[in-house]
Amino acid sequence: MGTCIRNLSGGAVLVAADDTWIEGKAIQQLETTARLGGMHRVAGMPDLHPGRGYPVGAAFFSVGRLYPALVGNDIGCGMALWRTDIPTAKLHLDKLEKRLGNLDLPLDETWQEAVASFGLPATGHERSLGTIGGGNHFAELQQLDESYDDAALAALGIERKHLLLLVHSGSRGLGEAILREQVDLFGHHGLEAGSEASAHYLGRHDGALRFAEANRQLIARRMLDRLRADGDVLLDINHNLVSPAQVDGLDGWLHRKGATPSDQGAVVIPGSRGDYSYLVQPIADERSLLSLAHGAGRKWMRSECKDRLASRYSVEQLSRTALGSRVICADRALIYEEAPEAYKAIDSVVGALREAGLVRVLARLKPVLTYKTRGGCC
DNA sequence: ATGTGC
Repeated sequence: MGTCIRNLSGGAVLVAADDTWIEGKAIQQLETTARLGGMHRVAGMPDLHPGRGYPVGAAFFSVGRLYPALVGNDIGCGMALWRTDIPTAKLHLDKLEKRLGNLDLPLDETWQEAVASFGLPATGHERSLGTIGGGNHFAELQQLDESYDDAALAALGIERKHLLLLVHSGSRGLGEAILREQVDLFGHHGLEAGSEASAHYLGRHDGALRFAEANRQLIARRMLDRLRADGDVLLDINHNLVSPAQVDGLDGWLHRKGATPSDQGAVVIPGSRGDYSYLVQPIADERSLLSLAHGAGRKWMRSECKDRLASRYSVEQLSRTALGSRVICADRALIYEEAPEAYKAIDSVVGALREAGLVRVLARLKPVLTYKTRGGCC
C-alpha cells in the first residue's frame, strides 16, 4: 500500500490508497479550488469525485473569505443512525416493504405537533419535511454484520439482535434556494468574512442545518411509525456545511462538501446500496482538515449508468442486491444511477482512511431494506 | 442536489 495522504500541486492534499478509484477531473477541480482567493488548504477524501465545478468528497479551509458554492445546494445534508427495536431474527422483508408504504408524500396533519416541536422558522419548504429526496439520498434498514469493538458498540447502544436505520438526506429545496440566492447575488466569488452578506448567508445556512436535522429525524420517525416500531437516534452528522475553525493556528472557515467531520464522535460511512456501511471512530487530524469520506463516492457519471448497465441488469435485478437486501426505487433512471457498479468499493475508501490513521473501524453494517422512492417519475 | 428546465 502506498502513502495514503498525498500532496498534490497547489498545496492540495488527497487521502487515497493505491486501490482507491480517483478520477483525474476531480483532482483538477480540487487543485482549482486550492487557488481560490483566501484558500489556505484543501483536502480530498478517498470518495472524491467530480461535481459541478467543485469536487465532492473534500474539505476546504479559507481565511478572510467564505464560499457558499463550496458547500453546494444541499446545505446540511448528513447521516443519522438510529437503533430500532425491530428484531433481526426471522425477518420478513415482504412485510417490512409493505408496511413502509409510500414515504414520498408530505407528512399528513397527524405530524403537525412533531413538526412544530422543532421550532423551525417558516421557510415555505415545510412540505419537504419527512421526505428523503432524490439523488444519493436514502433511508436503509441495516443489521450489525461484524463487530470489531464490542465495548464501543455496547457504549453506543448497538446490538446484534435489533435492526439499525441509517437516514441520508438534507435540506431539500431550502438549501437549493439559499445557494441560488447567493449565486444570483454574488456569482462564485465568495463572501468577505465578517461582512453583512456573509452574516446573512451564515444565518440562512444555520437554518438549513436545523431543517435538515429535523428532516432526518422526521424521516426516521415516520418509517418507525409505519413499521410499528420504536427507536432512538445514535448519531446525526452533517457533511455539507461551513463552520468557523482553527487550522495551522489560523482562524478561518472550514467548508465541507461531502466530507464528514472527524471531531464529533462516531460516524457511519455508507457504501452503495448493494455494499456494506462502516461505523468508525474518527481520529481527528488537521492533515485531512478534520474530515473523512462521507460515503463510497461515485465512480461513473449519472448520465452514463443506464447505457453501461441496461444490457446487464433489469430493474427487477437491481432491486435485489448481492448482499441479499432489497432496494425500493420506482424511478427507473435512478435505480441505474444508484447501482453498486456506479460507486467505488467501500472497502477501498474506508481502507484508505484506516491506513492513513484517520479512523478506527468499529463495525461493518449490512443492508437489509433500502427506501429510495416509490413515486417513480415521468 | 432540486415539490427538477426550455
